[in-house]
Amino acid sequence: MNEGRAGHPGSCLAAQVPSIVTVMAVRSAVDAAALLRSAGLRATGSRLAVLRVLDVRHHVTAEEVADAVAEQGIVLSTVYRTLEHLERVGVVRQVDLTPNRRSYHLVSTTEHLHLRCTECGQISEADAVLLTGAAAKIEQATGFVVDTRHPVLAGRCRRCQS
Amino acid sequence: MNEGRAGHPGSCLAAQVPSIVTVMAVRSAVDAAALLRSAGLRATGSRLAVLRVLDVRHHVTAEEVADAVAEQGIVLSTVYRTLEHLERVGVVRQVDLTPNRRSYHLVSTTEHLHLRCTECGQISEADAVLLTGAAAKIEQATGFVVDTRHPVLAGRCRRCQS
DNA sequence: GAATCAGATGCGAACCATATGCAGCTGCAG
DNA sequence: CTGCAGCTGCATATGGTTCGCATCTGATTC
Repeated sequence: MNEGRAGHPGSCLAAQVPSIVTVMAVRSAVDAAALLRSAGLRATGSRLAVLRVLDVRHHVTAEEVADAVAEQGIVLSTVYRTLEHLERVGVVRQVDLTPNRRSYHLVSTTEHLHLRCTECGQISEADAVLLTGAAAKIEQATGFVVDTRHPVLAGRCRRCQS
Repeated sequence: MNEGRAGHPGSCLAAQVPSIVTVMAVRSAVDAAALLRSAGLRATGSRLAVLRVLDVRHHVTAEEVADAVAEQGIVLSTVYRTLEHLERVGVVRQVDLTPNRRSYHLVSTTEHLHLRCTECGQISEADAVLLTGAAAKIEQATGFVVDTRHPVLAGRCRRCQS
């Protein structure tokens, strides 16, 4: 559950330096509030807190978000509902990093592959362009358009090859 | 949950014509029993029944297996334990086709990609070689060895492009 | 073929992640 | 400032998966 990464591109809400992000960027608390309102959602404290957590960490489970915002009196079920709302309006996306536990991330973070090691469970990341060639081949062969924004591939990390 | 596929390669336990499968093939009830014993497991009726279901269908959830073997008095928790055992000895593998519900398949079935449409939920399949190029690139770039045997990619199927 | 016992099974209940009903609270439009 | 649709906390339900335990059974031994 520790991704061993120090500072990733796309983080901005908590960072001082705003990063280049796509549409629907979450640049600051003010922008986050505006983003929520423009999506037809109220800019409540809970939602801003959840967005801040999502912005600081690449991918988190609902429980991890809840832990991070617990001191503000925000409860797990609210986190679930908030994530659900954010997902519906296209701000947040689910990733199935581990079986039986969903993770969430901002769609505005830079696209990248998630590489899940089936040995140690560690999630590492890689540039999404590594998959674009295969995605093109798959589309040509089957008509299926692979979502290359945040895919998850299983395998073995460098450390776990025995 | 209907894959709209009529007869897939690798099916053999229930089919009359044995197919070309990899090591650990499940060719017949006799072979299945031998396979189980060689893996240090008892060849019980439940296990043979579960193996037969896995052999006939490409990928199934525990509940689907349980439904299929219910008439033989085999119960859901036994199915779970059986799948767990089969997975431990390397006969069966999990795939996360849908969030919150695991699917299982025989490792001996021919390798293929699972393409999950996020729109309609349908799982289609494609040749695994479509991913080998990308897997090589990923390994070169990161040292991570992608398991290309039964990966799952999300996206949109041909029908759901709007 | 009968005895033996570790391993397998059925049954029920526990468990964990997620969803939901409801009453009270709050952002924000007017 | 006020009203109220939309949020939230709390408690409880749900759905998939796991576990404890008593019983049963496959396969080994005699």
